[in-house]
Amino acid sequence: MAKQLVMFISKFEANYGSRVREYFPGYSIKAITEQVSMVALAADLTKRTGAQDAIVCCAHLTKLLAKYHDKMLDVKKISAHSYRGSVFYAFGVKFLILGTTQFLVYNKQDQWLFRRYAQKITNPNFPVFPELDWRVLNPTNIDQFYEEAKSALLMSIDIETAIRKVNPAYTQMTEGRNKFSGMWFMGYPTATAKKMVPIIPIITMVGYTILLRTHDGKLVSKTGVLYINSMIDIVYMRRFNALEAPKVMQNGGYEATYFARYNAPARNYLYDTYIAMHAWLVELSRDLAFITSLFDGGYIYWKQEAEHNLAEYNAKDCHNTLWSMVHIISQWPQWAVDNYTENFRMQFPCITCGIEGFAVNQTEMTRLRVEREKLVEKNIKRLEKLVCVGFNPNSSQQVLKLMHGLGFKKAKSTDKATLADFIDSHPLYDIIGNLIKEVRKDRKAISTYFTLPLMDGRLLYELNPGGTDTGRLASKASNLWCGTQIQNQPLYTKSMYVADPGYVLNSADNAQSESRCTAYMSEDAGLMEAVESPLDFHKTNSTKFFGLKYEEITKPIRDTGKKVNHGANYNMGARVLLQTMGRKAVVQAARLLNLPRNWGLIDICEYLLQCFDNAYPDVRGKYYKEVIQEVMSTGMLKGATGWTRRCFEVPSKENKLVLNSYVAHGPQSLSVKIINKTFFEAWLYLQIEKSLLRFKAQVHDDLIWQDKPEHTASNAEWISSRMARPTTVRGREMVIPNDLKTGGSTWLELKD
DNA sequence: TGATAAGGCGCC
DNA sequence: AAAGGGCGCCTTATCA
Repeated sequence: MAKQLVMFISKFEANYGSRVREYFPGYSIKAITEQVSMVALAADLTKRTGAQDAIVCCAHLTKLLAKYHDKMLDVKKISAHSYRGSVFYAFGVKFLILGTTQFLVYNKQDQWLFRRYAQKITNPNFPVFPELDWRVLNPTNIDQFYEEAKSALLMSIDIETAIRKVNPAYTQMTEGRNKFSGMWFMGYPTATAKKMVPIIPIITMVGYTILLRTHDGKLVSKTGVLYINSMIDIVYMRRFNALEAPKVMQNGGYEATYFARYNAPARNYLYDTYIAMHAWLVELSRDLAFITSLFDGGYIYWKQEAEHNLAEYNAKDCHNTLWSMVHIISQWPQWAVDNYTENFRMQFPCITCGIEGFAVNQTEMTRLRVEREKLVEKNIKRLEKLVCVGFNPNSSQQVLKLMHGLGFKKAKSTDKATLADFIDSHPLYDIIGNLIKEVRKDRKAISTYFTLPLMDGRLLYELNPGGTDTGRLASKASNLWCGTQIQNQPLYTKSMYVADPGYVLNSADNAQSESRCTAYMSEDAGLMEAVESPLDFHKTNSTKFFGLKYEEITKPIRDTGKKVNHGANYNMGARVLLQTMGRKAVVQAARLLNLPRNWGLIDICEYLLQCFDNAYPDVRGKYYKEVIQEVMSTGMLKGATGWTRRCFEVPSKENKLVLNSYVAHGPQSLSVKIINKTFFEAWLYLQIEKSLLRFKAQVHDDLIWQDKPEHTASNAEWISSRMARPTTVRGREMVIPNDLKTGGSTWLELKD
């Protein structure tokens, strides 16, 4: 006899019920579409059908169950979505939250999730995490907990942090210096604060879960939470962190940043749930609650609890980090292990780069800011005269109204491309449009790059090896509430980033890194020839695109070739190419290439893209087909270094954006995997073992470091030669040469 | 007032 | 109908 199951689903989604049934083969499912007012009623309805299990696809009952489970909950504040995968027991019924069903039709991630979550009912062996066993650590129990932790098989760590305002008395300068410099800094006390005040980031609490084996071989865990209020607490934190047991954290880069400040490094940090899920299911979300929902058959969403009981919340984080890692290790496939092995180690150079940061010449920073502020002031005055007092060029809404008001009706947005079109359309537009452009650029410079909270005169940041789908590093502001991301610094800021006293700055930049990868991955003969040519890459492209001799390639033609190459690489359509090139450039290109006078702008752009396809037919032809084929048949994309991406989407000509992201993946991923190999090796040998240099950052195809002048030549040779090691791509040896720049006193000096 | 979405834009 | 890849940060506008 079929097992009974009840499905609570809103009447609006009732049609999708059949989709849900597919995930429960062998079950007889009765759908209930009426809104029940109480959990007890839902349980009663379930039991009346003879079922003991219910699946919940509607937000209404989800919220009732959440409230039933946690009476403190403010139902208005929660989203039912975050409870997906939760299992509630109430009145003798097991309720599994599955969530909304309407996207099941085409959303592969939802399909995968439903399959996974359904097993919490269909598979009696679905693992359930042990019950949380936790205590606040205090003088009566901490030493015993420490003794037990000594024999832990695995130990998770999680910290809670806070920003505290600093008494200004402690920020006074004596003899030109403040003795607490580097502990506090001028920053924003809340995420939305407008004014900088002296603040200090601190650890308020650290939690540990230890994994132990009992006499009869069972795995059990215990969790201890330590409030950090005194120096004694810090000493205990140092001792726990220094224990032999392998550590696991959820994105431990965060913890590591704080531990560095407390001189409390976590020893044997070998496991990371965040980096592990990045290695395995990179396209899925990676927050701890979501990860836990995948592995714990008894999971209940807990992230709303932080405000009620921070210590218990912290304990749950630790507990779930530990047990998630245990189950990841028992379930992930070999290729994910290989990914992890290749990528987890990048955490360490990333951490040292971010906590050391970049020294900033603050006199230069101020000079650059004041320069821009004057420009803004001048241009705003002119704009107010031309438009109206109070006109704000940073308001897209105001600018759009202005464009429409001046008769430029076709504007749909006010971005760069539209603004360029606007400027080209009328002499008056030209004046106003350029003023808008200028003010935006200057304000961007001021707000994003010249008004930065610095830590003791340094820009701090994070580099995150688990932050992107392709394996590139992601970058953002420091976890210490200062700095900003380091990978999008414009050229005009680079004069304010300087080497530390006694050091010089250096960089090694992989030349045409992604284009080389595209050439070798697609095996396009023409593109391989172009990237290997000793001549200028974009001029060479232009000869192939436009059938001209190398000597005939003028700068405007080279620029056209560059843009066409760029556009085709990302599989642009003619319309978008027109937008990015701008009308003027397209008209000019048509004239330079003697294209028929009667062609429209789109015709010209289509022709230009066709030039790329004629020159390099295997890129958008053969290679794209192969990518589609690989994803459709294996659900994965495997790169030349072995890095493998699990793909959930379906690429096709009809699904252009998905196709674009998958065809862009290969070269972007391979390029960064190649440079990261050298980044790690150089960091380990030259920085950690030999103390001969200090890395500043990796910017996708660029490594930046500082060293003492007497070590520059040998370090540069060490790094440059290894960056240029061959990689086998589809049976061919690919070498990416690099440009070395050495001996700079500022970052700007490393640029041409 | 604080949170969020959308628009815009910096880099490779 | 048409769709440029990968990121993070800042501003404006809006809403509760």
